[in-house]
Amino acid sequence: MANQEAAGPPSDFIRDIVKEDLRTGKRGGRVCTRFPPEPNGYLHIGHAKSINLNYGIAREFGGRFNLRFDDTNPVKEEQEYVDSIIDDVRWLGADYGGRVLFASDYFEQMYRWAVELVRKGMAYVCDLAADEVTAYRGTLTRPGRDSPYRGRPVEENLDLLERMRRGEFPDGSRTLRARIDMASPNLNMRDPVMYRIMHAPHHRTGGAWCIYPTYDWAHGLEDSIEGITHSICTLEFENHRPLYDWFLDALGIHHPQQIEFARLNLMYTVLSKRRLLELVQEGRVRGWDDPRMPTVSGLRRRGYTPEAVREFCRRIGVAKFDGVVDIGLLEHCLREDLNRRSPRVMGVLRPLRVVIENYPEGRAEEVEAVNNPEDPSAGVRRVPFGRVLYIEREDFMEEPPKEFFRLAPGREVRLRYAYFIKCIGAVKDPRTGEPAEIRCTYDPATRGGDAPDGRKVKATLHWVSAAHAAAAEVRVYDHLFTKADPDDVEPGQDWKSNLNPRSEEVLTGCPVEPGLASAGPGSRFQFERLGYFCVDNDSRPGALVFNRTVALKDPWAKIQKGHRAR
RNA sequence: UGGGGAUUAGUGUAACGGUAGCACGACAGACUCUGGAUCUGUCUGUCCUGGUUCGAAUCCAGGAUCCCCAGCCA
Repeated sequence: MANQEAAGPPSDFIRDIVKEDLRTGKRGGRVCTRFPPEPNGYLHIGHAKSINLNYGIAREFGGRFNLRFDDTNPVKEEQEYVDSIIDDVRWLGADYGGRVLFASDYFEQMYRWAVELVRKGMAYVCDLAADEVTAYRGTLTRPGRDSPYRGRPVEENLDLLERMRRGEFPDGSRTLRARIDMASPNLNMRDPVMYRIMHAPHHRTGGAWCIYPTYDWAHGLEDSIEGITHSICTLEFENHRPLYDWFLDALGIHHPQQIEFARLNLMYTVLSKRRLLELVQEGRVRGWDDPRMPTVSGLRRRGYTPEAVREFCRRIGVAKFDGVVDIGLLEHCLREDLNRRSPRVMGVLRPLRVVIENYPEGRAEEVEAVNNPEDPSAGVRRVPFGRVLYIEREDFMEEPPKEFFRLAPGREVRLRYAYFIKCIGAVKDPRTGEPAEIRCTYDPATRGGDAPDGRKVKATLHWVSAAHAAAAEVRVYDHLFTKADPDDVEPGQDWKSNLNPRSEEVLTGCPVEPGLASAGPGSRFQFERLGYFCVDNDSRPGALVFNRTVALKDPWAKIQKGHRAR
């Protein structure tokens, strides 16, 4: 079976490059990668792909992996995000050697290099306002024009840059720009801004700076300082690579190789920090860690395991094709992992009362249940049984179609680990006409779940003894969006119109077996025949709350869907 | 109408001039005290048109489609 050990080391075009570099000694035989998040939001599963790639490469080739915050824009960044990102990286299992690095720690060095470029005539202070810079830049099809300040003498540039740093000028009044080529077909090369004036406190450097480096200027320097060998980023930075190279070459410092790969896209959700922030800010979800969110913290709260996420990242591979991964693959990896590790229990989401008429009033007993059929070492437990039980509402049908082989009038089924019961009648709710209670008889000879006479039943139902049940709130989740592509909208609508109004359904008073009463937040279970559930952070003793992590595969649901389609 | 990238089953990803494979999925069956799991089988593919070659997903030419770029965001 495809487990991580047997699968062998992953292979992709980036690892091919690394292998080749190692073979030729191109980068000194070293491998050093990094994950460089900006602390302006929570990590999502797309970041998990990047972390796995970067950390995986470092680990496989005996290299080093850095966690570095790209904190060059103080107005968007917060300590809360730094903390959450560290938690998430750790949870994902990426070993960053305990070094948490920050671009802001390199600000002084970056400034010295900027002065060096000015001295070389490769950068200048420009007094153009933001909109003027835009106008001078030209368009995709027309070249730009040189800034009137482009020819400023070196001494004047040096003086102005120094004064920019000292805080003599207001926000936006000047920038430091690289002198490259205003006619370049690559807009990034048209004298890009290196420093902008922002009188804003930084979450780490406080008020020490009022000029901050832009991404293009800073990123390669950060990589260079850390001795990164392979600077792996997403496709949208492909156009920036010439600039990345230009700065490093201009300075003549260690020059990592930038390699771009396709970011992850997933069906039925959005993976953009901007959009996720919007959902959080507008209260569309319970927060960044809402179990419906594709954030790492959301997945964690939902009950995902880091192993499942890692296996998913391994299976989707790494390439340059900008595609969309079927969320079913993520769910498959989840089930695969949860199946082998989750203890089984019984819980009923939508209870239907069952009275066993020939079971002695007031009697109670315990039946023995297997904790995990996939793992004999998990042992067994005892589950209380009684005269009055709850079964799942959908496990009974008054007039069943042929394919339905659960409980129905006159039909016999097995209660898991307990007895065969036969339905002898249903009491209807006079108001709704729906069955309110089922009357059954049981066969005492079938205790444990097998009939001595060898007769078979077609179904086994889960159940909970009414007298012993603990009550729980259960939150059942569905995809965040109703469409695989949330951007597939009617004219005039936006992606949020595809938000799934039923992405969360809260069920209360769900009977679960009593052993669950003491389960703490984060513990995971399989509710037999239903799915995998975990105890939510909101759970309290006496007020249990479960999240449905993912449902079990459900052929019956598929059959029903087929019926409805017809 | 500039530049940069991409295109292999429904989805993702291999094949590096030599039998188009894997995974998810779908479908069918076996098994089953979870309609779960497990097992077996089946299904669908090289963007198009030419060319080179004994042989092309792979090399060449032309075309199509999609993505990215005009932040003092990253």
